[in-house]
Amino acid sequence: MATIRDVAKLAGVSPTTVSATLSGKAPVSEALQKRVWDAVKEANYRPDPLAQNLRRGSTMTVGFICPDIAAPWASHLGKAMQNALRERGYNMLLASNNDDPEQEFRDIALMTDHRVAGLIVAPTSHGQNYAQRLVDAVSCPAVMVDRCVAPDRFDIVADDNVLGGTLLADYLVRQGHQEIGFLVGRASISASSERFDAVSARLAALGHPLNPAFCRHDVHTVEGAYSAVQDLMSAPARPSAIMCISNLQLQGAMSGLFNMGLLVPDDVSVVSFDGFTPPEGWSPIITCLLQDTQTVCDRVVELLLDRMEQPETRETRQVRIQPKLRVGTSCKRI
Amino acid sequence: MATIRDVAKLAGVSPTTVSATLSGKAPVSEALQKRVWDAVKEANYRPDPLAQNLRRGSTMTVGFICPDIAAPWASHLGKAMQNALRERGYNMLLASNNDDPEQEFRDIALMTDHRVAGLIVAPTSHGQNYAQRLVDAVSCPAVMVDRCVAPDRFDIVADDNVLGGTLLADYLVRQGHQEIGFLVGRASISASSERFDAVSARLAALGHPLNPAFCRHDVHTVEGAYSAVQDLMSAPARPSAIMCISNLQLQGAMSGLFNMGLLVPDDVSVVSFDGFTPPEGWSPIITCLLQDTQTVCDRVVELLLDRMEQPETRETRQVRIQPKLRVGTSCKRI
DNA sequence: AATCCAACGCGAAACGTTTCGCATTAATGT
DNA sequence: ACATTAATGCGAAACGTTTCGCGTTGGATT
Repeated sequence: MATIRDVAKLAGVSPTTVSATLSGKAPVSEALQKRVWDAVKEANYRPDPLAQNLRRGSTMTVGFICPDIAAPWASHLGKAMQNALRERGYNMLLASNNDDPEQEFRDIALMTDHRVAGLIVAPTSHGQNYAQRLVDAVSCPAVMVDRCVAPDRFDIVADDNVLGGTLLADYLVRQGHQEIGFLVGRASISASSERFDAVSARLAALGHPLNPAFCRHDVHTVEGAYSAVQDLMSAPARPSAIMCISNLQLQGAMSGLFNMGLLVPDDVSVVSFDGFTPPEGWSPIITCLLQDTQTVCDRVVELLLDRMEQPETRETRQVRIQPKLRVGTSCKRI
Repeated sequence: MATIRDVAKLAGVSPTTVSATLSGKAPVSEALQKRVWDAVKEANYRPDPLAQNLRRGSTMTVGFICPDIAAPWASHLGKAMQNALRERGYNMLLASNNDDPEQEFRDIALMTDHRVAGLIVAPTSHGQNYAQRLVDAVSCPAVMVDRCVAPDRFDIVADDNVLGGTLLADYLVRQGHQEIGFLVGRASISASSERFDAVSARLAALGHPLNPAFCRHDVHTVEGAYSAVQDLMSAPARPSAIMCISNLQLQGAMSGLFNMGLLVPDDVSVVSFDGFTPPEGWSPIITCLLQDTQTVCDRVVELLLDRMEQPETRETRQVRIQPKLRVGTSCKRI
C-alpha cells in the first residue's frame, strides 16, 4: 500500500503538502494541487485510517449501543442511522447488550477507548445508580434514544408519550372500553412511567379512571407479560381490553392469551404502544402507535452532529417524536 | 490518560517491559511483573487501541456485512455473532447495504482499509461479474454466510437446501397438494437456485413434477411477490399451495393474497423456506423451515477464527446447516 | 577459574499520518 | 529600491504502542 511519502515523492512535494491538499486545511497552489492529485491517482493512494486515528486522536466512527439489536425497533433504527452516518463519512460500531447494564457500561468504555466521535445510546436505564454511572462513563458527544436519562447532561430523542397515551386512551374510550388491563413496565424506565401516567391521566380526565386491580406492575419481559395476562384473565372480573407499553409485553400477552384459548379481539381487545407490526396478511393487526423511524433517525443524527461540532457550548436538547395511531383489528367496539 | 511510559516510570522499568508483561509475548521475571501490574493499576492504565492498531497493522475488529440488518434473519445472526466475538475480545463493525452490490463493495473496501481482522459477509450475490469482484475485493480472512459464492476461495456457511427442499416437498405431497405455485428468486443467487432445484427434483421423484405454468421467476422483492401471487391466483387454473423461498417473498405473497380477499389456508396454502415467524398469537403460523441461528453463528465464528489464525494454509470449507420443518397452520390438507 | 549460554531488560526505531513553527518567495505600499 | 506582509511550502516532531537487536547478568559447564 502506498504511503503519503510515496505520493509526495511522486509529486515532487513534501508529505505536508499532500496532507494539506487532501484535507484542504491549508492553502495549496493550484499547480501543486494538480500534481498531488495526479500522484494520488497514479499511486492509488488512500490515507491509512489507522494512522489518521492515532495522530488525530479521534475516529470517524459513531457507536450505537442498544439493549437488543434483534428487536425490530433497534434494527430498523440502526439501519436508518447507518445510512445517515455513512453519507457523512462515518462508520458505525454496534453493540447489543441483552438489556444488561453491566455489559452496556463495558461497551461504552470500549467505544470510548476507541475514541468514537460520538455515541448513540438506547439506554437500558435500570440498575443501581444508573443515571450517575452513565454520566460518568460517557466522555464523548452522545445522544440518548427512546429513554430519558440525565436530560440535563445528554441530548435526548424519545417518543411523545403524553400524546401517545392520550391517543390510545381516547381510542379505547371511544370504542367503549371501560375496564382496562394495564401492563406497566419498570418504574425506573422513563418510557414506562411516562406512558402509564399519560394513559392514567387521560382516562381519569374522561371519567373512566384506571382500576388498580387491573394493573400489573414491573412487567418487562415476554414471560412476565405472559403470566400477567393469564393472571388478569383468569380472575372473575376481567378487563375488556389490555394495554401493553412495549413490544416485548405485546408478544408475551398475545402468546398468553392464545394459550388460554382467548381470541383477540373477540374475547379481549389488545392495544399497545410500540406495536409489533406483522405485515398485511397476518391477523390481528394490532392497534398501536406508529413511530416514524426515519424521523427519529434524522433527529438523532442532527443532534449528535451538532454536539460533535461544538462539544461543550450548547445546552442539552430534548426532542419528542409525535406518534400516530394506527387502528388495526385488535380492538373491537363494545 | 496514562501512557505506557507513565506506567514504565512508575514501575521503574522500560516501556518494553510493560508491553512484554501485558502481552506475555516475552519473558519477564516475577518481581518485575508484579511491579508492572501494580503500576498499571495505580495509573489506571489501559493501552490505547489506536496506537496498537497502527503499530500492529491490524485490529481486534470483525466486520459483518449484510444486505439488510432490519431483516430478522440478519439482526438475530448479528446479535449472536456479536456475543460470540465479544467473548474472544473482538469488536464488530456493522454494514447494511440495502442489497446493493456497489455499496457492499464500498463497505468491504472501507473495512479492509480499517484492517479488520476478519469479515463475515452475507453476500448480495448479484450484479455483473459478482464472484470475481468479491474475490478481488476481499483481502482478509472471510466467511460467507447464507449464499454460496466462490466456494474455492471462501469458507461458507449456508443452509442445507437439498434437505430443506426435500422436507417441504414431502410435506406438501403428504398434505395432498399437487399443483404448486413456486416463487423462484434470482437465478444468480445460490440459495434461490438450490432451493428451486431441490424442491423440483423431489416433487418429480414423488411423481408430481412442478408445473412450469405455476412458476414465477426472478421474484426477489416484496412487490414482486405481491404481483406474482396475484397473477398466479387470478388465472383460471390456480395452484392449491404457494411456495416462497424467502422472507421477502413470503411477506409480499401474504399481502397480495390478503388484498385479493383470499384467506390462508382456506383459499390457498402457503409454505416457505426461511419463514417469517410472528410469535404465537398471530395467525396463520407459517409452515416453514427453521434455522438454528445459534448454530449458524457458532460455525461461522469457528471457521473465521480458524482462518484468522492460519490465513493461507487451510483449504476452504463449506458447512451446511440442517433446517427443521415447522408445521404451522398455513398449509391445509386437501 | 575461564567460558559459554540462557534469561532477561532496555534503547531506539518504526507504523503513517497531521501539525507546529519556520523559511522562502512574491506581491504590495511608500 | 527598500521594507513590510501575505501566501505558500517544508522539515521535523509528535501521537502511543510494539519489536528488533543488543547488552548485561548470573548460573552452569568444563
